[in-house]
Amino acid sequence: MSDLKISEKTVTLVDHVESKLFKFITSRKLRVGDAIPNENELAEALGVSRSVLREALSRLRMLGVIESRTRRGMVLCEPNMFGGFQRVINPLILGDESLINLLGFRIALELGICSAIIDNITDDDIAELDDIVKRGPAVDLNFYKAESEYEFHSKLYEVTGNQSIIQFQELVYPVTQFVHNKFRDYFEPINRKLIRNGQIVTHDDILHFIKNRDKEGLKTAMERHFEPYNRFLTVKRTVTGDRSIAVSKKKTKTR
Amino acid sequence: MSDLKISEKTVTLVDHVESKLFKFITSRKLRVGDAIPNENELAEALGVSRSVLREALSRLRMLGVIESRTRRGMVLCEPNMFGGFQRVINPLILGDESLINLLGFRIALELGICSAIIDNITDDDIAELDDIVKRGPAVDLNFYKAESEYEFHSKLYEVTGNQSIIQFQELVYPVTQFVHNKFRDYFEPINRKLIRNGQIVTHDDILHFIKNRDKEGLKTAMERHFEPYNRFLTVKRTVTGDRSIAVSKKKTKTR
DNA sequence: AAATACAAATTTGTAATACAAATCTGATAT
DNA sequence: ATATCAGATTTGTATTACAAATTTGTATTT
Repeated sequence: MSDLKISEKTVTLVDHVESKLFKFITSRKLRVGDAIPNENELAEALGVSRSVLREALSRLRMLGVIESRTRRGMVLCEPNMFGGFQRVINPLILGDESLINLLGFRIALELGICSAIIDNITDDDIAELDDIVKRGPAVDLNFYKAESEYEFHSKLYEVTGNQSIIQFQELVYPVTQFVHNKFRDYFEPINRKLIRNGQIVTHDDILHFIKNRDKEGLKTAMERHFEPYNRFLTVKRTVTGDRSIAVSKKKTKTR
Repeated sequence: MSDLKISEKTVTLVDHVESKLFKFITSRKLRVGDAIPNENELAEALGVSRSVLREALSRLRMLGVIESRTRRGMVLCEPNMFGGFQRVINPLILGDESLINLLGFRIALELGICSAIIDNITDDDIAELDDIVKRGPAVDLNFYKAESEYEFHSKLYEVTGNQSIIQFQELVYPVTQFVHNKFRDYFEPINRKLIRNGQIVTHDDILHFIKNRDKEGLKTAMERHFEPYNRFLTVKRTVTGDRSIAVSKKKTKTR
């Protein structure tokens, strides 16, 4: 026998039942609104007690896959795809590494919507952005007032018209603020340096390119706007020597 | 009284307890590995039966927020942020609108990592990409063999070194394939037209820009590579007239 | 015959009890 | 001091019971 006994993750009956319920739903091609057999039937069919079945059902209910009303029984629903995500995106639950990855995720996503922004934006949208920029000028070192910062970026996401992107941004945005505050000491010198060199790109600059419908300009401006974060991410990687990065860095980076 | 009685979503005790458990964890600033009071204590403290408590705990267990081993009790864990997401990202569970939004999400993300790819890519990575491209040439109409297609894009994500991005891609990728198959009738004419006009951008083209470390070139190439999908997304929006889009289109789009 | 009122049955939500399995603790014996 | 064994603790599972809500069916009345 092995002498290591790490993380004896016992797979419980509830885990199995949960999985079987998902299979039940998908294999029968049930559609939203379809009824699901009542608890006693299900428990009997799966050969488990009602307690175990209900623990599994409770999970599906949390995800929004099913809903139940007394007497009417249970029905299949279309879940919000970020329902579970929402519950764990919390700096007090996630570790620093995950949070930093999320920050990188958000930045990539925001760079990626630049093109769609130019394609979709209306004059009304631009007027709104103008308003937001005027109401919340840069306070210090590329740090905007929190509300203005949020409004500006949120508005950009809104312009894509993609509900999944919008919702994701809403959930992840607070993480940006958290990382910013927690690692303030990293950001400040980076920002000072960028300011000295006149390399800071403000919301005003970004808006300028949007007004001109200048796709390439917007992409570049956005990338520069996130420069402090990117530098931070690079610093963090080399400093903490985190494993996931180390793996991909193992390979020779020449040239 | 109102005559509509839509979706009388009853908030159950389990819902409350779930929420209280999250609050318990965050308010006490518990860290990964910290013990959690045993079930009887918790049930008593929250004033509910052990059954209700366990239904709530079952949800946290599913998300990976807690783990429990017999006798040792329960401990706090760092959840995989996409644990819940993973369970519902399934074309048989999600509706078409959500799937199409997800496709748009993935494309935006992939456009957004272009810059990071050039910054991080090593010669070894390029050799691997070269291999993938050689092994799986375009079969027909910009449709690669499924495995090659997956390998190529996966490799690009891998280069970012961002675990959250990598995992997200792995979960969402199948959706691309699904949408592609389901709406094949939309894609084919679009592809034919692009091919006629010589506007198709292949993996080979993309790799070319990567080899030259040409950031701007890569971005443009990638955008063109996704052109069929973008046209599809535009068509879908105007055809289905989906509400979420309609809202953002309500505003006058002049110029 | 129709409409109203009332009773019964069904289904989920909650509680309580019981016991098995696993494993940590401590005591006892050598 | 070490080894062994019994007991206690904690989660996993099953069972029973009942409350609440709502649909369905029945009966009564006009």
